[in-house]
Amino acid sequence: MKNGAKKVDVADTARKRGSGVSTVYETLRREIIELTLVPGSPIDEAQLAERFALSRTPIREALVRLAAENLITTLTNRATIVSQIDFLNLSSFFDALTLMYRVTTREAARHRTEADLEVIRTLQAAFAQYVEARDPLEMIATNRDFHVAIARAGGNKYYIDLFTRLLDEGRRILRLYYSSFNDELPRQYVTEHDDMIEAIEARDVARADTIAVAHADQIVRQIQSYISADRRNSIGMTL
Amino acid sequence: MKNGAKKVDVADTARKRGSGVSTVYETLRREIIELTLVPGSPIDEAQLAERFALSRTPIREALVRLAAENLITTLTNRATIVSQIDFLNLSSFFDALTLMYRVTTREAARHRTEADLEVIRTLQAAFAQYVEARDPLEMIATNRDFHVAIARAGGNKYYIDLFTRLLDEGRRILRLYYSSFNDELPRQYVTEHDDMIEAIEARDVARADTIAVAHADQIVRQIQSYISADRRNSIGMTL
DNA sequence: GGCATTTGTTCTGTCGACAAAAAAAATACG
DNA sequence: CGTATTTTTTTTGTCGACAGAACAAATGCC
Repeated sequence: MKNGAKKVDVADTARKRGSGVSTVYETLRREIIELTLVPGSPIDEAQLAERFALSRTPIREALVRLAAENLITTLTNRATIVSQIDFLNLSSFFDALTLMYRVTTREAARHRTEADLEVIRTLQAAFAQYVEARDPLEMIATNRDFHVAIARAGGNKYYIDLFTRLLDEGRRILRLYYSSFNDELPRQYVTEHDDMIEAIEARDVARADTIAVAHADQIVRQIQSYISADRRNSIGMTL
Repeated sequence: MKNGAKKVDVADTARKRGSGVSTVYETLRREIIELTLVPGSPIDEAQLAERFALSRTPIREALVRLAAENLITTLTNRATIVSQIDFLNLSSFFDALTLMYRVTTREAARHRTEADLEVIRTLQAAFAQYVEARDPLEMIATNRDFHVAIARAGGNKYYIDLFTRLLDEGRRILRLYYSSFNDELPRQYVTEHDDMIEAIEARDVARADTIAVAHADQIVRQIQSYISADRRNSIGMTL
């Protein structure tokens, strides 16, 4: 039993019929995004079946769903592993992320209701709080929720879907470097978020767009600086 | 046996282990997109199992995949049906489609190789041929392949993925009206495609963008005119 | 000792069967 | 006759088991 504690999640809790797959799906999804499950680590169906006190069939359905989202990779007739973070094609990721920041913020400025603003403000408050508390993990998670809420206010399901995926993929990347967060940069994010809310409230599409671009650039640059710093370290070891 | 012929697809053809789900997935996917399976029609697992000479388990996995793509809708513990075409939120669809037309054409103008151009030109030739032959079904399919090829030349997997979905959803909508195609409009598409290829070849991003916008507008307007014409008819019956 | 072949183990893909749930049909009641 | 309730049938979600594939180990050969 090398893979840590034999924790049983919701074992004897008599689950309702059909809730099994969703539970497994959501649990694994969270664990993958939060890097509890490390990229590249193998996924053992039998082990999961035991952990969730289910047969392999519902486990398998959950895995198929995760594979459709590209969170896991299944080598046919071979192992299935947690998908690697694709550092080689990061520029595609940054391009798409920036584009989605822009269009969702713009659409939100167009279509936001008072109820939307309420939700967005609440999440921004939570975000500011986690920044203040120096809790990078919760900060990253809430930042994601904040932008998803903006996308929801825009009301375009295609954007919501793609943006959610991109932000979750971003969470995986940021988790790798969460310890690197210093105190100043997150504060800047808080102010940028405030500006963003202001523009959305004022229905100022052009300004919303400008802020979104700046915000995206900021984040992209930060991730890139983390990565290059990281690379420097690993190269240093071979000398 | 009300549901037509009891056709067995690849019955006794001894399939390789693991190819079953893909076969079912791809077959159903095509049938949904080409409206062989009408939106709203129920999907019977047992019937599919018989048709593909498989057990229900692999059928089920294929259905989960289709559900992840939003091609079918599964009411838990109840029937699963072919997803309805969402006519209420068409503007979201048009927005996203237009945006993807633009960014994929732009990216293609930036990153295209000679090999990419080769593929694109071949598909455009096929498209022109089907237009000439007045074959609207093949025309719609090839038009989709043409734009996917452009997206591939751009090389951004997020755009490729979203755009492919949008184009396939568009195919479902266009199929509803394929009989309405008159002779002139498709020819215009051919010329617009030619212009698009020219801009991509010349790496002229700005021009590629302009053409993409025009092309998208053209298509959106055509679909809208089909729909409003259709609506007029149905309203007319109640008088 | 190194490499190819065979054997054994583990894990994936598929199967048939069963139980819970819902839908449909049949019955009872007003 | 129409509506409410019970019974039957159909269908879905889950299970345990088995067979084929890939991987690992062991053996044989040079």
